Parts: sequence; structure tokens; C-alpha cells
Amino acid sequence: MIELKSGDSKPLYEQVLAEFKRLIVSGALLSGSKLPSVRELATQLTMNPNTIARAYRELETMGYCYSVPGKGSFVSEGQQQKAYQQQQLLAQWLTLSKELLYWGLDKTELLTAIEKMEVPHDSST
Amino acid sequence: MIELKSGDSKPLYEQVLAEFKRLIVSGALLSGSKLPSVRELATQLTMNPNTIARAYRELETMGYCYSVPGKGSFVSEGQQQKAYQQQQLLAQWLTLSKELLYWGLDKTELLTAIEKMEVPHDSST
DNA sequence: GTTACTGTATTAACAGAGTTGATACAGTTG
DNA sequence: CAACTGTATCAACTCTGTTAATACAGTAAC
Repeated sequence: MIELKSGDSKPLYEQVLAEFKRLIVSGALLSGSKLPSVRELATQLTMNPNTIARAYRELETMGYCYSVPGKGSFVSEGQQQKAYQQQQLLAQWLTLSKELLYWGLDKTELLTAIEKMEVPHDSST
Repeated sequence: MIELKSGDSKPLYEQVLAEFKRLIVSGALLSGSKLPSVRELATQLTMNPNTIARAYRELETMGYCYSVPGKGSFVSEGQQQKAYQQQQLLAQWLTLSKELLYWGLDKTELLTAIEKMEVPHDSST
């Protein structure tokens, strides 16, 4: 279900985190989907369950999933109106955008990139 | 010239790095401007010259400035056509953009934010 | 209840990266 | 030479990342 690149120097838990975030944001994992158990995924990726647990914990802190002891971890529903998340991400986004323009990237390239993006449909409706 | 927030948990050299990057990207520091010497700034900020030197070194790696032993560090010229920088930043930018849309931010908000940005004029022309 | 799953918490241990500091070295300028 | 510049090296320390071994508690099915 999950696969990590071998040549990545980033911490393992961050790679797991980024991968799930990518799957959730892209719509590949819909609201309510069950994530693999920490022990199952740890075995599959030959790493310690604690490492997976940490990735899930951070994923939960960011609001992408929630965990229920005894049941498992699941993708969150209703991503709308999360002001804090938006504010955090937007600040980074603005900084990055300005840097890209500084490096000579054309505004229109950014604009068309935004326009071409598919907005994931709210699965709660 | 430079001021750091006290309550920041990030490494000192990263704070110095981010601050100069901000000044350069915003156009406050133009091409050819001389950055304060590592010792001068270190004294002013009451930190080790090595910490400043490290910030300058990374700034140089990213292409924002260049250093000449015996003379000083200066803001780089000609930020155009730096494919590598663009590619690195663009990847992060795309990821962030998708996350923002996931959290319910409207496309139009991103589009207008881009449109309102001032593109720093190329000082080499 | 028992069994077998779930996530979570705690503690320890270790390797490695991050961070700072002191110092010395080398180039530039006047 | 004197006074400045950036750079290199080394040591010391802190912090992070990672694994490991447990233990605890909630859930589901029998």
C-alpha cells in the first residue's frame, strides 16, 4: 500500500507522513478509509512500530486522520473551515511564491498551475 | 539591520538565513549589496561568527549571494533561468498548493494572491 | 470471559545530526 | 604591516531520530 524511496535522507517517520498526506490530499484515500495498523505497516516496511505511530500521531495533529484505540486510524472527514491549517500553510505558500517569482518564474505559470489543479470533491456531501 | 524574534525555536542560522532571504526576495537588498561581515553581525546579534558564516554559506549555496574572502559577501545578480532552484521550489509549491485546496481554500484566493504580488524588477537591466 | 487484534505510553539505549564556540589560517585593502 | 574580510578545523554539547522491549487499555468476535 505504501512504498518509500530508498535514497531519501529524510527521517523515516517524515517519509511515511508525507506519503500518507499525499494520498489523502490527492483523494486516493477518502474520508473514513482505514489506514494500515501500526504493527502491520511496520512489518511491511521493516521498521519499528513506534516510527509508524509517530507518523500517525503527527498526521492526526495536522488534522488528516484520527485514531481510535482498539479500532485503528482513519482518514478524517470535513476538511473545510480549518482556519489554523490554512493560515499555517498559506504563510509558507506566500513565501514560496515570492521566491519563485524572484527566481524568474513567470506569474502565468503559477496561475495556470493553480487553474489546472483538481479540487477533491467533498466526500461528506 | 537584522533583527531576530526571541521566541523562535528554530536554529539560529536558519533564522538568519530566512531573514536575509526575505530581504533579498522582497527587493530590500538589491544585487551587489554588501551583507554585513560575519563578525560585525555576530557581535550585533550576540552570537558566534560561525553561526552567521553558516547562514551565509547556505545562502550562497541557494544562489542568493556570493562571498569573496577578504572582501565580504554580496547579493547575487541575475536570478533568471536558474532551473534547479525553480524546480526545487516549484515541487514544494505544488505540494503546498494542493494541501491548501484540500483544506477548503478557494482557488480564486490563490489566484488573486499571485496576481497581487509585485515582481521585483531585474536590477541588472 | 478469552483471544486477538487495535492504538498508546514509557523507558532505555544508541547513532547521528545539529549547533555553538574557540582558534587559526588565508585573501584584500590601505 | 595593520585591520579588515571569509574560511577551515576541531572540540564539546545538545537535540533528534530510531530502535527496542514492554506494558496498558479499548474493540471485536468467538
